[in-house]
Amino acid sequence: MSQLDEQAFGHVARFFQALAEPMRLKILNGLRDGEKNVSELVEVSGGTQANVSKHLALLRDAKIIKRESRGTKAYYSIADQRIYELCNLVCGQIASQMSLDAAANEVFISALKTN
Amino acid sequence: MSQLDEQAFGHVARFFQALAEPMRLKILNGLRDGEKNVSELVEVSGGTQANVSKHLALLRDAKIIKRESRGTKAYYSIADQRIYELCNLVCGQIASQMSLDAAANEVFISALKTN
DNA sequence: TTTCTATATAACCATATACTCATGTAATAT
DNA sequence: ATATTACATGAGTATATGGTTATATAGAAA
Repeated sequence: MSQLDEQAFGHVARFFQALAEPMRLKILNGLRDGEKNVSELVEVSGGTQANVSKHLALLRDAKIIKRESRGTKAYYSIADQRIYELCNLVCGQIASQMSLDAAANEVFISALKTN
Repeated sequence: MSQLDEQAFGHVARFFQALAEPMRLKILNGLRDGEKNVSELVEVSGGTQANVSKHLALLRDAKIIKRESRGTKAYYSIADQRIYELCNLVCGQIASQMSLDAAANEVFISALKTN
C-alpha cells in the first residue's frame, strides 16, 4: 500500500472522527438552517460554553465549519454541505437497522430530517 | 431536543466512529472487491492478526460487515454498500481540501478510487 | 479606564481506544 | 488422540478524547 494511501486513510479517518460525537452532531444539526453564534449553539446543544467552544474548534480544524467574528460574537456556519448528505446516508442506514415497526420508524426518520 | 433525537445522534456517532480509524478503512478497502478471510485481510492491511480480528469484530458490531464461517476460515464482506458512497463523498472532500496541484490531486483521487 | 459580555483556552481528570503479547477455541489433518 | 491451522479474545499498557472548572482575551459600553 503506497505512502499516499496511508496518508489518505489517515485523512479520511480524521474526517469521520470529527463526526463521531453526539454533541458535535447536535451542533452541526443546529447549523442546518444557517449560521449561529456560540451562545445560540450552547442553547440548542444543551452543552456548556467551554465544551461547545472546544467542539467548534475541532470541527473548524476539520474544515467542516467556518467561523466569522462580528463584534464580540463568533458566528459559525457549515463550510461543506456534503456533511448533510453524509448524515442522511447514515441516518437512512441506522433507521433501517433499528428494529422498529413501520410507524415508529417513520417518526424516527422524520425526526432526523426535519431538524 | 427529544429523547429520540438524543438516541439518534448517539447511533449516528457510533456509526461514524467505526469509520474513524485508518486500519479499519484499510480493511474495508480490502473488501471492495468482495469477501476475504482474516488471513487475507491481515496481508492487505499490514496489521497483526489479533488487531485485525478486533477491528473486524468492531465493524461487525456496527453492522458494516458480515461474517461467514466456512471450514476453519472466516470470510468477511461488506454488509452495506453505502459505506463506499460515504467514503467517496469524504474522499472528494478531502482531496479538494488538500493543497495539491492539479496533477498530484489526480493521482490522489485515483489512488483512492482504484483500490 | 473600568466593566460587561462573548468566546477561547489551559489544567486537570476519567474514560475510551488501539495496540501488543499471550492464550483460548474450533475445525481439519495426520 | 495429537497436531496444525485459522481465528478470537483476555490482560495489560500507552495515548487519545471528552468533559469540567477556572482563567485569559477581545470587543463594546459606561
